[in-house]
Amino acid sequence: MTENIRVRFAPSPTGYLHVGGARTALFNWLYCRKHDGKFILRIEDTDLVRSEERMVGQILDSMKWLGLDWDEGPFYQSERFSLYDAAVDKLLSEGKAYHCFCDAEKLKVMREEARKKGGAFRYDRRCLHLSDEEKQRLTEEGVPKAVRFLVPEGETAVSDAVHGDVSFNHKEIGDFVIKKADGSPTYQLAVVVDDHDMAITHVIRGDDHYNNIPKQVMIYKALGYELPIFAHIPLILAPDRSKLSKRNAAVAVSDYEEAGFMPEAVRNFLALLGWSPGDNREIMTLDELVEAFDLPAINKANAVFDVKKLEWMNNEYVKLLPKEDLFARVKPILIASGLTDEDFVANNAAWVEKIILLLQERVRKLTDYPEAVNYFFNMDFDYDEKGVRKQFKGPETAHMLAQLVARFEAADDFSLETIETIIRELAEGLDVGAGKIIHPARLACSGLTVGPSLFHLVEALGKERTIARLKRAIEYIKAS
RNA sequence: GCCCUCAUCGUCUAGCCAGGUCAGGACACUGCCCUUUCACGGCGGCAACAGGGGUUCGAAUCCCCUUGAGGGCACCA
Repeated sequence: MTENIRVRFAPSPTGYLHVGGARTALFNWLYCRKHDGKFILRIEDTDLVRSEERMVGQILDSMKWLGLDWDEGPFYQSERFSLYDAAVDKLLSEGKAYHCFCDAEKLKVMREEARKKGGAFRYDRRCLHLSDEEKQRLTEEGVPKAVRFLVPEGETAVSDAVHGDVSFNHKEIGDFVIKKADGSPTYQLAVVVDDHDMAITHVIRGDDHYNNIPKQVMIYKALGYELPIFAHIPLILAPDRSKLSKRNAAVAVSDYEEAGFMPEAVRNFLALLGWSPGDNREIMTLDELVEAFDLPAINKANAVFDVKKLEWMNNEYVKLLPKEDLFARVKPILIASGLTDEDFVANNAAWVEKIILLLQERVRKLTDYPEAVNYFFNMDFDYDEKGVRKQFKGPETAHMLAQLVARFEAADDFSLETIETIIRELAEGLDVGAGKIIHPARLACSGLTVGPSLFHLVEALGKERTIARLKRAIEYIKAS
């Protein structure tokens, strides 16, 4: 029943892919996949000055990281100028657009005056009324000329998939530039020409484009194009409800990648920003997201980006990760941190994996690993200060740890069961709770007061290392 | 300044379109339980319909105003 749905994501290569753009891309992608449509990627680089080629690669990498694949493109607007020129010429010849010789300086003055009078700037059409001789003269003098769209009277009314019926009075809109004096098209023109040329059926984009609806619809109509369905999605805000910017948060998708978040989690989190499946589901697979996604269900209000919730969600995904997957993702992180190296990991895979598994439930992000497992690889760690005060009290602790060392040394094997038995028996012999031994021992073995079960920790550490650490702690206590 | 949009717990949201439920869930915070600690998990708690007018037997839901927040007003996209 669905016609051929075609959507597009059209980033401008003036920066990294930020979370807002990523969410727009995600919504487009979800809608497209749900309806078996095509997802087109278009690079809007008509601004020759601000666009940077290297940003394209960055944006594409972030999209791939999030698993947002596209069916066509990337197309570059900078390579399609002839198309825009043709459209502009058509509008010009039909009297729907006109040349404007006003320079930036003159326009700036006009804008300031409009502001002072307390209104919005609207071009006064002085160039529309230029006589033919005047135009001839200016052109011969080589005065640069832009092309403005002649905004007709009336109003533009369309139905937005998330906002419902919306209308705009043309009185508020001044004749806007569609072709700059340097010959490049403006966004307003290029976006319409391309969306039509690429047969885009649904334009899903941020609310910051809401006020562009009338301008673009006017161009669609002037060019005789069929209108797409518009869907303007709410913006993502910083915790203080201001615009999300580098100043108040990490905004680039790559920031989150570097911070150790999993793409599945970021994607799931982003999907729930401004949209909800309607039931109480939160952790959803890609297939479930595609299945449940729908344009009318999109919320109209802006959403605040809450990193805390992202972290929780990331932990949910870490816990869901199959062992092999977890190992494959964490090993490179451990190596990159300098804790260990490739050879060691290759030669001691089972041990490294055991340690990774020990911490799986406890890390929020995969990059929390190096710090969380540091003591397995290094012995020269410092002891947690609070822990020292609480657990390393006096010679009796040293004595107790010494007894533990003796029992460990005498142990025939170092299995989980043996370790637990030894510790519990020692506690019984000393007539104290097991905790009295466990806590100082944990601090001695890891330097920390938190972590996995001590029995598991000791088992993973092995006899040698455990005893060396206990002895180190005994010396430390005696010296203090 | 002018125009537009939006408005449910601190945050993300369900409920709104087709008025009638103790306004539901999640994060965060927090109490208890589990446990050698932390985390995980389980069971609880705190916490919202921005304010004011209407319409109606009845309003979070419909209408208006105010307030607040966001967006736009470029030869940026």
